[in-house]
Amino acid sequence: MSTELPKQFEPSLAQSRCLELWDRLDLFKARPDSGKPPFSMVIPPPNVTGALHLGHALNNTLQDILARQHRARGFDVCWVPGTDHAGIATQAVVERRIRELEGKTRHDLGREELVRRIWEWKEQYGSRILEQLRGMGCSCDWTRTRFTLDPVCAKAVRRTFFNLFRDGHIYRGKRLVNWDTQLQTSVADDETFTETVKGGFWTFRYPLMDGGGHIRFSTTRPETMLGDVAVAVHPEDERYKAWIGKMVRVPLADREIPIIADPLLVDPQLGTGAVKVTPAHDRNDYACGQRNNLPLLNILNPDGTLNSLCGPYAGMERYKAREKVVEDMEALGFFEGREDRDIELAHSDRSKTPIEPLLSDQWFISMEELAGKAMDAVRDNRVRITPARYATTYLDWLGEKRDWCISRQLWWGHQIPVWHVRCDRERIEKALAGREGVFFREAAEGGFHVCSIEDLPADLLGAQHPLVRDPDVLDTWFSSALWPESTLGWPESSSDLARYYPTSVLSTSRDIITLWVARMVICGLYNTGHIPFHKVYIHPKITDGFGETMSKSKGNGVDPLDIISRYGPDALRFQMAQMATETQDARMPVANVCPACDALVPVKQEHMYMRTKKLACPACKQAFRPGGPWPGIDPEHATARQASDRFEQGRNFATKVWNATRFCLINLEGHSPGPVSAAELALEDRWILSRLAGAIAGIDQALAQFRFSEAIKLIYDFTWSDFCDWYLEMAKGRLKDPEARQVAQRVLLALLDNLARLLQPFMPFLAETIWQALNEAAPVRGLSNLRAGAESVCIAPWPAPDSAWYDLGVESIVERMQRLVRLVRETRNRYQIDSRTLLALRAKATAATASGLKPVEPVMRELAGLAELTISPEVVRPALAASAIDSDFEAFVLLEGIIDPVAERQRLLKQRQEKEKSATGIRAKLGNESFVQRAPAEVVEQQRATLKELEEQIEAIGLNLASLPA
RNA sequence: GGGCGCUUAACUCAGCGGUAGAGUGCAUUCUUCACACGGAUGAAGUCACAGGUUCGAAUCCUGUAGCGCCCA
Repeated sequence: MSTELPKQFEPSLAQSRCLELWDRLDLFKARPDSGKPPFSMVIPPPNVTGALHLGHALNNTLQDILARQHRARGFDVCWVPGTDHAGIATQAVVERRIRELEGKTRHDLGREELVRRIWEWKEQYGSRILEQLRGMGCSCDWTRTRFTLDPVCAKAVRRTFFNLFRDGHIYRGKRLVNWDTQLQTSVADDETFTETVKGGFWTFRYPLMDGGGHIRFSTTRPETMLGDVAVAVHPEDERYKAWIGKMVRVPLADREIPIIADPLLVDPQLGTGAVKVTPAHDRNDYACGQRNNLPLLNILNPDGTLNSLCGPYAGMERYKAREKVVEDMEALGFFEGREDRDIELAHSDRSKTPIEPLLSDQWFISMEELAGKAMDAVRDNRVRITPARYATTYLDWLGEKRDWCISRQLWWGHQIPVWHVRCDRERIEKALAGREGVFFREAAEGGFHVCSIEDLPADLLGAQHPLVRDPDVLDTWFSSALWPESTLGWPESSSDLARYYPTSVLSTSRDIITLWVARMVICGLYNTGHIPFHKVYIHPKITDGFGETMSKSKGNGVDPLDIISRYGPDALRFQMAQMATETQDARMPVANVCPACDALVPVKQEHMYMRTKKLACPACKQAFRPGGPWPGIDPEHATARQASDRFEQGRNFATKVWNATRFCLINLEGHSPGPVSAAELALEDRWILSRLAGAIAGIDQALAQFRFSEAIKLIYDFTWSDFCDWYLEMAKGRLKDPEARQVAQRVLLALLDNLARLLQPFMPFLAETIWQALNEAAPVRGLSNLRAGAESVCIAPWPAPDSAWYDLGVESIVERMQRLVRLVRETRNRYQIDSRTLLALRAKATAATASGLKPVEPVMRELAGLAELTISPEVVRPALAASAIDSDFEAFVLLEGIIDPVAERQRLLKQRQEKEKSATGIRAKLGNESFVQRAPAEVVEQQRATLKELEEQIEAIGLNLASLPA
């Protein structure tokens, strides 16, 4: 029976077929009652409105490799997928849409309606990214898919918040936040970007109250003058020493403020050496204010206009106010000048408008007690971070014990379960007495804060004392921080929680070690008393060819969806695994794909940030627009997609494996299943099994240590170099020999069976397609123990090498054979001898070496194209021959009639020179007394042996040189 | 300012105490029946620089330079 496969592996066909098969067989569901040991992971929840990017492709490929390998090893794998509601990101997307389509703001719609609209959006697009992950082959238990706003997650959020509030870990306080005046919310530091903008640097002066002159200072934000509470100078600055403690007048506010000394805020070398201090609107000034007990004057409304404190400027937009302030100061004679200056200004990622530092009331979690416990978990290795150096990042950050600001002025998210009420203590105590899940505490602004697990009715304390719920929502990271336990059912004590928590591994990127990993440990410990995961794996970050992070705004990114459609999901995964080394960054040069001819045109730095509007394709000369954040389409030039030729290796590898399978199936004519005994194995069979055993052991070890790159390399090298280049070539002869054919077929099938199972975690679509082909062509296969192939390779057992397969003796025999074959090939190539012309090889070797090689002599004749082959101690140097000498052989390829004595002489001289060089080095080493005395005896011995061999080889080369015709 | 990482063949990266490896690219060659997304062969590297430790350093330590990331 022979089954002919199509000539090329078709990734998209394989993808759809496999996904359908895996769905049908329902393979990825966790089986809590399977009796198998559990292996659990939670997916780092991607932004629900997002699309697949390379970071997802990398992280989820690696997790899937772990999941699939563990499943094959007999674990009950529970990999929980899900998405994050991504507070501001999602709200901003929907708000922008509504603004563009309907010209309305969120305030026009109202809270309830906006939230409804966002849910609508979520229902429409929320599954996109999970579908994309599924398309990559991720073997998640899709029935467990969670969303951070799901009722179960909400329950966990409520319970956690309540407990933290009750235990006194949550407090309300003031903080300088990054205020987005357009979206009217604070945004986290990581939601901002800095951009250089053209601005000004104004110099003004304030008059001293005692009439003793003026103090000069400069600023980039004149309007903040209205919130000034001091002018700071350096305590050592001779110019101002005498003025410290004096009062100056802020002309526009008609306020008196002191001159203070602050060595941290002021650099006397810069500008005038005096700095105005606005603690409510600048981070450095805020710190200065704290140090010097200065008051805080907030001058801004949430929409970026100036507030009622600013007198005539109240209601004015901040930049308008800036102009007016300068104007007025000039009119009063306090303006000294302005110069242009480039300013590094923080902008909101979401609205792209400049951030305004603003002081506001926020909810915080105190880290004092919680951080310490989370640090201990890593210090005592209950949580192991790989690579280990990232433990420092984690510990350093937690060590600062900076309180976590958890409130966001948004409508999309978990609303803070705190109600404010003004009444007396007696009333509230009476109203809440005996009520479960409610806790209250006095509020700083008067009245009480009531925290409750269940929503509270506004009239709980009577109509005169309405409960007003805090309008803010929780930081998205708050719900993410509960992800391991909330997805498994906490706070209910479910059997899932007992079985799968703590999870086995958490894989993520280093930039959220602090934002997410540390907070999961904190919350996991606080909620359950146990760590949330045993191991944390931090994967590298993929940058473009210049080491810059990929981003849409730069136009230097590779879209994984383009890669999948161009090279297939397996090629994407192959490359992701290969890039997962222990380094911090891995570079991937990016290219524009010419829309006209599909050629890859490398992205250069001058193409980024829309700096280049059109490019000519070097291949087809057509013009196109390079990829980037272009606002619209270009009517004249098509915009290029982006890709990288790095993915070719994976695609080529898939094709190679595919064709090896094809070869095997083409040669199945007459195959019948049956066991193969050790005695029946040919020497090359024993060799490939030994190599396979080595590869499997290496892969196991590599994966256990998260060395994905090493694992994929081992598979690649074994498959391509050992299996395809040598083993298949050696098997060809036997497949033509009726006597040997059956064993060869059976071994070949067993090898492919193993290979498919090895490939499964890395390139599952390829592996499954091969597996199905094998199932069809040879349903029962194996060596000593025959077995029917599992329905899917995903549930086939992970290869386990038989210890009897290891045979280093056989490996060294084949290695010698390979050297001899290469010598003949090299000679053939050097003399441009046609591959059909058979040659003669004579090799002088010990009797043992010669007899070891006897079984592979027929194979050697095939591989090297030999008519004559003699390996024996009796071989004598032929007159005209190319020669090579090493520790095992003195080998000659007969070249009567074709030899070029001049070229051959040159080659031998070069060879001898190299050997002389090595020998000289070793002689120097051995001549060094301290080496002989201090180096380990076996090293010295080995060097002596090497030297002896080299000397013999040098002598032999000399003889060969002498034998060449002049 | 503090921390982390990187600097090895033209490019992207492995190696991480016993004198260098892969993929791509390059050169020569081969469309003979698994595969040209292929086979065969070859050329190509004072392992950033300077010190130190060691019998021995690409590999460990210190410093310098350049690049990148994170935190303030």
